[in-house]
Amino acid sequence: MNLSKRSEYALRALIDLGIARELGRPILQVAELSAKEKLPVKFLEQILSQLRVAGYVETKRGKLGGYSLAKPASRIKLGAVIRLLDGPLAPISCVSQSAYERCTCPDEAHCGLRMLMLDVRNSIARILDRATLAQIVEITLRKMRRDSVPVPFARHSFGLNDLLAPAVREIRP
Amino acid sequence: MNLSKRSEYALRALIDLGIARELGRPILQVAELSAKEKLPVKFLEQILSQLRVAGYVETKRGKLGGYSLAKPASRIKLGAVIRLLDGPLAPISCVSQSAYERCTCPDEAHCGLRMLMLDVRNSIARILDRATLAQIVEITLRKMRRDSVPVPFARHSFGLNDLLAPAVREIRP
DNA sequence: GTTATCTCTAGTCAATTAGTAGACTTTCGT
DNA sequence: ACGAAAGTCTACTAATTGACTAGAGATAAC
Repeated sequence: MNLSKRSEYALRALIDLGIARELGRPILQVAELSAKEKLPVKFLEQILSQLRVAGYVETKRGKLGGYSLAKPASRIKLGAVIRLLDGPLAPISCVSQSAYERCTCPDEAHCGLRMLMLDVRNSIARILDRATLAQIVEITLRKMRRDSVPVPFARHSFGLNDLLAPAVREIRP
Repeated sequence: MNLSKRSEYALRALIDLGIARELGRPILQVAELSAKEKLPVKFLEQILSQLRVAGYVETKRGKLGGYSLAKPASRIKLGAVIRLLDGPLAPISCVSQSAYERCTCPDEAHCGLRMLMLDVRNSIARILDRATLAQIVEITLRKMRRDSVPVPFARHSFGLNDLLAPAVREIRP
C-alpha cells in the first residue's frame, strides 16, 4: 500500500507551487523546492519534467527561470497525479478502473478477496480523486496561520534570496 | 498502493481454508490450494509456513497431512495478515500507526500531504482491520449459493479425490 | 558572452519480488 | 519396518523497480 518517493516528491512540489502562487510567487526554482523539502535536486528535476509533459506544470527556462503550475490548483486532482507517477490506485489489478486486468482466480464474480479489495480501492479513489491541490493548499495555509507558523515562499518572509542577498552585496560593493 | 503477491496468495489460501472448514473439510493440502488458485506450489508453501509461525494456520505433517486454520475465522483480521506479509498499511511511514517513522518534511503538523495520506491510511485500515476472515467466507459462500455455482472443497461435490479415485481403482483392481 | 537556469539521456546501485531447488523430517498404511 | 506422501528448512536466482547520480546541451537574462 506504498506511495513511491516519486509520487511523494511530486505532490510535495505541487503543494509548494500552489502555496507559493497563493502568496504571490508564481514561479519557484528547483533549488528552492529541493531546499525546502530536502529532496535530491536532480531527482526532483526529473519528476518536475514528467509533470510538465503531463501538463501539470509550466517552465520558464534560462536565468530567472523556474516552475509554475500550468493550471488552476482547483483543477489538479491528486489521484490523477499519483496515477501518472505510480500507476493505478487499486491494490490488485482486477479491481482497477483505469487499468483492469483479469487475475488468475477461477471466478472473479465470486472471489472474496476481490470484493474486499474493490472496497479498498473505492475508498482510496474516493479520497484521492476528490482531493484537489487547491483544497490541500488552502487547508495547509489555514493551519499555518492559525498556529502562527511562518509561511514559506511568502514574498516578505525570509527566503533564499534574503539570506543570499547581503553576502552578494559584500562581494560586489 | 499495491498488494504484493505474497499477501494476495496468503489471503486466497486463508479464504479457501475458511471455506473448506465451513464445509466440513478442516484440512487442505498445499497441492489442493495451489491447484484451485493456480499458484506456484513451493512459493505457496513458504507463505503458509510464514502464516504458521504467525499463528494463523496449523499443520499436520506426514502423509494425509495439510494445513488448517489455527483459530476461529472470526478472529482473523485481514489487516493483520497484510501487515504481517507486506508491512504497514499506510502509504507513507509518517502516517503509520504500527510503524511510524518521521519523514523529511520540515513540519509534520502543517504538512498537507501528510493530512491527505493520513486520511487514506485511516480509510484503508478501517476496512482491513474490521474485515474478518469469517465475514469474507460467509459472503463468498452466500454469493456462490445464490448464483448456484458449485462450491469448492465440499465433501460431496467433485474434487480432487473424486477425479483421482476412479483411475486408482482401475490400476489396482 | 557569461551565468543561471531548465532538458535530456544514460548509467548505477541496492533492495525487493516472485519465485526455484533440493535435501530433510514426519506420518500413514500395509 | 518400509515406502510413499505429506510438510520444513535453507539457500539460491533472475528480473524488476526504485531512487537516485552524472553530465553534456539548450535557453534566457543581464
